[in-house]
Amino acid sequence: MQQMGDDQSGSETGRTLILDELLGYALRRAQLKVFKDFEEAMREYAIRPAQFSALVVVEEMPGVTQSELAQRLAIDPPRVVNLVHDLEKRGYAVRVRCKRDRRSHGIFLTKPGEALVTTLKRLSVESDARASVGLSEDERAHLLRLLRKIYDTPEAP
Amino acid sequence: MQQMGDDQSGSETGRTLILDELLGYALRRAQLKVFKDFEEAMREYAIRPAQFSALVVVEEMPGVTQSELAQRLAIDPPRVVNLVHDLEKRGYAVRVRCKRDRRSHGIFLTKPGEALVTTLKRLSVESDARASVGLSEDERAHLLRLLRKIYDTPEAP
DNA sequence: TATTGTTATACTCTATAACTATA
DNA sequence: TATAGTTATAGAGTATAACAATA
Repeated sequence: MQQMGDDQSGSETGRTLILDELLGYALRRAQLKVFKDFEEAMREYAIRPAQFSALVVVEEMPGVTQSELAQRLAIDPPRVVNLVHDLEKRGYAVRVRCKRDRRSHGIFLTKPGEALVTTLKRLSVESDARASVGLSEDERAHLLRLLRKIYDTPEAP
Repeated sequence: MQQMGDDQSGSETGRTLILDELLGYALRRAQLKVFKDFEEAMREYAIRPAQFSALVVVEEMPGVTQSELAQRLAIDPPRVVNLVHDLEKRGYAVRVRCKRDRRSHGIFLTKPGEALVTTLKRLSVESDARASVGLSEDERAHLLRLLRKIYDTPEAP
């Protein structure tokens, strides 16, 4: 290994000069690692990250419409259709036509859906703890705060 | 908007109780935002994030083999094939068979490849600065350090 | 005319297995 | 037999346009 690289490369540290100074690259690497554990934890319930976040939002906002859900999760409406359709097909959620505006569908969890999301939230917290085992409690809180600053800052147009 | 949600939801803050306490969710949101600007900046050169990182590594490690590149970027070997093949097809890189081990191919940048990566590195730094405009220099450095701690920590098996 | 949800589509990313050529 | 690279393939994620029902 490293036969061709050793004699010509300037780096033996496992770091490149620029990649590890870029937030985008560091964010991607960190996210890949955290998601890997998360997906592993959810595998038993066949729940993908996007489905998990949808379940959690519906639990906290019963009757949320699909367009609201799309906005809240920062995903496109067509994705929400499939997402919710699958949850409904599996008996975890139902769509109820809104009486006031019959174009809208409010989403509610079923009893099994409530039970599932309770379990999944516990698993997600455990997975998150594993992923951040190298961080102190202060560091973890600080990281969260900085990440929110990134994605809450409106982009300059 | 919010017709069905308003009267039943417990959250009016734009935050859910648990999602914003999860590193995985915050990482995904932040990464989406940073990548959006990055991809926009690279669009003119038709370079995807993975190709950019490959170019940078090859520049810093001339003659790196494809398997080394896969390991360095934490991606699977089959992805590297397409990645490098495309760069070679467009004249930015060449694959040279290694004399010592004729199974290996060392990757080198061409002159146009060197010129391209110089431009792209500048663009990437500018994009990163835009994405972290809400952060001070100290915060940005701290965030990078915390992210590296996440993805450098070996996973507990 | 505008909006909600939907369908269809296509393109990328990602992962896996299986093949080849070299060792 | 083991490894580097490759091929093929399939699944998931993502984005867009266009349509139906409703407002």
